[in-house]
Order: sequence, then C-alpha cells, then structure tokens
Amino acid sequence: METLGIGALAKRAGVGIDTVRYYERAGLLAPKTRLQSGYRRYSGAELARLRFIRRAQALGFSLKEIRELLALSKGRDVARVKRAAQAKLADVEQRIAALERVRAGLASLIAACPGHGEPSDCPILRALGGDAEPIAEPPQRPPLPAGSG
Amino acid sequence: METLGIGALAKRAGVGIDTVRYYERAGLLAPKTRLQSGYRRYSGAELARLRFIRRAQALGFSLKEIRELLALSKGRDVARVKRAAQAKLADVEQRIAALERVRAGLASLIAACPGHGEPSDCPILRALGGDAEPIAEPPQRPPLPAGSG
DNA sequence: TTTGACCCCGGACCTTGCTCCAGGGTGTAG
DNA sequence: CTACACCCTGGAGCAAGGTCCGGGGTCAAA
Repeated sequence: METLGIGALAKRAGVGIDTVRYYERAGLLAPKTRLQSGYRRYSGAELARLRFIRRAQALGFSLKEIRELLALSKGRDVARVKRAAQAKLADVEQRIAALERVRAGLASLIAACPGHGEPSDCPILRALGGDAEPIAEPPQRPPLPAGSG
Repeated sequence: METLGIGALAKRAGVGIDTVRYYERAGLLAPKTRLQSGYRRYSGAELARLRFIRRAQALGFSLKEIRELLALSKGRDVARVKRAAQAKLADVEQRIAALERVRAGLASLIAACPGHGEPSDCPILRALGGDAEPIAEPPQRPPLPAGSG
C-alpha cells in the first residue's frame, strides 16, 4: 500500500503539519511506521482517523472526548459511543437555548430603540446600565442568573 | 456616596478579587477612584457594570465583545448603538444556525444508531470515520468554543 | 554532487479567562 | 502598639488547541 508523508497526510486532511504532530503528542494519531531516518509514514487508516478527528471536532467534541471516542470504537462498544453522542447533543441543545435567550433579549432591545434622539430613550444603553442599582443589600442573586435579562 | 473596596465589590457581584483586577487590566472595569494608598474604591455604577459583564458572559459573549458593547454605551450615539446591536443580533443568529446544523447532524446519527452490535453498524462511527456523507460540517467557521467541559 | 523540498525534534509562544503566589503596605479595632 | 484582615503589584501557571521557530538531517531529481 502506498503511504503518505506527514505533509501529504496533512494536506489531504486539510490541516497543518504541526497539527498532525500535535495530535500525535496528544495520543490521538500515531504514524503507521517510521523510516530509519525517523520520517513518519501514514496509511489510509491514519488518514481516515485524522478525518474522524476533524469531523468530531466540528461536531463539538473536544480532543479529550475524541480520544475517548476512539478508544471506545476500538472496544467495539457501540452503546457507549451512542451515549457519548447523546450527551453531546444535550450539550449542544443547551448552548442553543442560551443563544436563543440572547437573541430574544437583543431583539426586544432593538425593537424598543427609536434609533435616534436622546440616549436616555435608548433601552440598549439603559440595559448596558451605567446608572442603576443603589448600593444596599443585594437581592441575593445566585452567582450567575444568566436568564431573563 | 458610599463606596466599596475591591473585596466587597467582588463579593456582591459573586466573583473573585483577582477576577475584578483581571477585568481592569482587560479594560472592562476601572475603579471610580483610588485612595492615597492605591486602594481601589468602587461605586454602584461599577457594581452594575460588573454585573452586566457577568450576565453578558453567561449569555455567551466574550470579554472582547463585552468591551465593545460597553464602549458603545459611552458613545452616546443612539443610531450607532442600535446598528451595533443589530450586528450582534445577526452574529448570534449565525451562531445559532451553526449549532442547529450540529444538532441536526448529531440527532440523525443518534437516531440511526442501533446502540448495539458491530461498530460497522454504528452510523456515528461510520459517518465520522470515513468517506461518508457530509455530516453537519459548519462551513468555514472555526471549531466550536467547546462548551461545558 | 548539488539543489531544494521535505522532514526531524524540542521548546517557545499565542489566545482566553481566569487563579494563585510572593512579598510587602494599609486600615482599624482593641 | 499589636493584631489581623484587607489590599497592593508583578508575574507565573493552567487548560485547550494549536502555531511558529531554529538548527540540522533526508529524499529525489537533475
């Protein structure tokens, strides 16, 4: 089988050479063999693995998670792979929900802003809040209320 | 007017003292005054600002973005503030759309995975691993900010 | 043999958002 | 005066995921 040097591998996967070496140090991707000289040689399996890493990253998995995923796929434990994907889905859905709240808040501020006139009439500026809130006993908010703001 | 030391301010906002100083270095939050000794003194305005920073962070804004938002509130140009808010809204909507694609990709893979059997029957591993159909690959965007890890 | 592209290694550096540390000064109650 | 909490500064370190660099070796073609 034809093998690839690190440069060719990196190019085919659309990553940098340093990134490939970084993944190797991180325990994600080892070359199939090395030449006497130390040059790394990769086969199609490693290319597929590298592409797996990039796709999984695009789906929001960290390298740590990917390393676990790769370990699982070696163990033939499909159920655990599925559970990992489900956990990631829940995580993504939470992030979407948080951004939806941002969008709603921003949209309502924009809708209420006349776009001209006095700064005091602009709800965006008021929400950014220079003034406001006297120093007294705080309403004992939780550290990061995060919600309907 | 009553003022707060850095410790009291931090406590009321639910952050660490070092975090407050970090925000100051980052150009986000300056003390109202300093004592001869160099001690920082804060008023209610700074407390409100600090809380705003934390709320905005919780909603997914980076400190850089927050700095821009705060700079706008100083600009007193209502039209520009509104336009900036609209731009931010568009940005948020893009992020939501990217995450929606991720969500759809993950969901369909999960739905198609039997949860048992051979890895070769697991579409999660197949789709990520090989020459499979394009999954939810966000176009030219950098990888996701990798959430609650 | 001589180019010139490719590759090796190790380590420094980058960004973001903190968090901790050392060594020393300050505020204030008793 | 003595305690003791509080505060100051500058800088290091951490996590993640790379990216770049210097000095030097290797491969393949001409």
